[in-house]
Amino acid sequence: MNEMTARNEKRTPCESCPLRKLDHFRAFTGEELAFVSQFKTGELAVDGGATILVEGAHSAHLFTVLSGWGFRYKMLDDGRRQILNYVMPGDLIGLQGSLMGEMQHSIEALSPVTLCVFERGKLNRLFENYPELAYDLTWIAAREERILDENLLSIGRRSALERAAYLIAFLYQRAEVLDLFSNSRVAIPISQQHVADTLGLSIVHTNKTLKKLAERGLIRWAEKGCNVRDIDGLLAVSGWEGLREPKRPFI
Amino acid sequence: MNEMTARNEKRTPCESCPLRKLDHFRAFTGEELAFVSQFKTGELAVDGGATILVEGAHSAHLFTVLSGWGFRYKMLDDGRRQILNYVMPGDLIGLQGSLMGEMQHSIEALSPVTLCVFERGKLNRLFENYPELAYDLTWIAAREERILDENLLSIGRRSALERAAYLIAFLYQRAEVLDLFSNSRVAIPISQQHVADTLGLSIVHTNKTLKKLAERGLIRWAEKGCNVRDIDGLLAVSGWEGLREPKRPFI
DNA sequence: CGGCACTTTGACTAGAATCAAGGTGCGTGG
DNA sequence: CCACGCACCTTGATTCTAGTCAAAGTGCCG
Repeated sequence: MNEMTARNEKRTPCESCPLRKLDHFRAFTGEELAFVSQFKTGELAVDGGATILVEGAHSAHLFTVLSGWGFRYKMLDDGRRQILNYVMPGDLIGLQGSLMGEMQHSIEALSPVTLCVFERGKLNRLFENYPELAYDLTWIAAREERILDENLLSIGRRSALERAAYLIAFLYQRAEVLDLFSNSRVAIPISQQHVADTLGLSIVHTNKTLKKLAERGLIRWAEKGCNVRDIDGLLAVSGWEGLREPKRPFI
Repeated sequence: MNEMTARNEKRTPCESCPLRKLDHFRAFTGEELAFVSQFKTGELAVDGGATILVEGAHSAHLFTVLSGWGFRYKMLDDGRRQILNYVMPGDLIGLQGSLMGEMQHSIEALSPVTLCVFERGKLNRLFENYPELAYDLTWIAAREERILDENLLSIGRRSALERAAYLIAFLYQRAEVLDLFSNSRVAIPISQQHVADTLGLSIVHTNKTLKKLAERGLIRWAEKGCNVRDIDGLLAVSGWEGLREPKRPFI
């Protein structure tokens, strides 16, 4: 578990943020953009495998993922790990910690990740002067809640096969709307251990379950990652209706 | 599943809200109180077993629980049900639906419940004019997220016995700070079916698991509910450190 | 070439689901 | 007042899903 690497000062100006171009995200007014731009205090680049935020810490920062994949997790004392959700470009991380003091989960990078850094202390100003952004923040928290609801349903009530299909379909659809698969066929950068720790299964059983999905031609496990061959098939197996997300805000 | 009962017009004025007296909640300024008071458009009383909000609905309302217990859940097409969280006095419900349109979970009353009714349309005014309350709303959403994180950890990684102990300790502690057990020894008003649907277990296995907790003298199942005999014992079995919540806001 | 991280497979075990009954307490209507 | 239905809890037997153990295969890097 390597540490964060250098703070990268050649920052991407918010005005030309590549994420803003995706029509998956809601547009900002000029004023809001100006605020966000000065709310952002820097950029951070971390390696794959690095810990971005750690349980128990009182971080002075709040981040938005600019590029790369990561995951949020909690651990029990004896080492059992539960992955709670994944983070992708446009996702805000550390809000829980910023509002309530202590982080109660950790976040780790799955691939090299670039983060926009925000000062927690400036959050008040956001609430005071930018009601639209405050609304967005609440919206973002409610979205996370929704995702967790669905995950809970999945782990609590779906069978191993359904769960696995759900997870992969979920990750695929989230990445899809971010255009993460457009240039070159990119795989979902997770190991079977990650899948196991997300689904609440052992790694052996996870392997056998994924094999079934592969045999049905729905996925292919290759070069340390998962390729989706048939998203509709995955959705059918999982019994999930898919992500139905409107344009969303991001900070 | 009976429907909502009459709208009760003899409303509890926010100024003399009994919940506000609990020192578990953060105090309001007079101005905030005045806003909340006019944000509240009525009161609603529902019977135990009634559905308060239903998945798929576009509710024009937002509620705060004034008294009683309920739970949030999702169902799969074939009837499998997962309980996501419980609601108790002071909890805000329907925020997800208010912000994002459609409800993606249902809420059902466990006991007779009284609700303060708020108009979703007035939410904008809250964000525009009461940054402190907007902050509180985000805080509340982040709190729910935390609870879901812990639940996910529990269902994904804890054993049946640990899970059951965790759930009961969790409900007990939440109710405790609300003074719900002060007068007369009140039980947690859930059936074993609810426990099963929360833990992701079958009802038979849940019964056997709860029996073990009872044999150890940690709980007693009686008159359609659960009595906690030894909260520290439950916490020890679950491996959970307990609720560590600062004073929280409520709307 | 050896080590390491990750995947794969088979054999065995354990934990949880399912099946099947029966028990308890309560409210309702004959 | 009793009988019946109903909702909920309890228990034992059986089945099956998922966990554990053990070992070996693959690809990559130093």
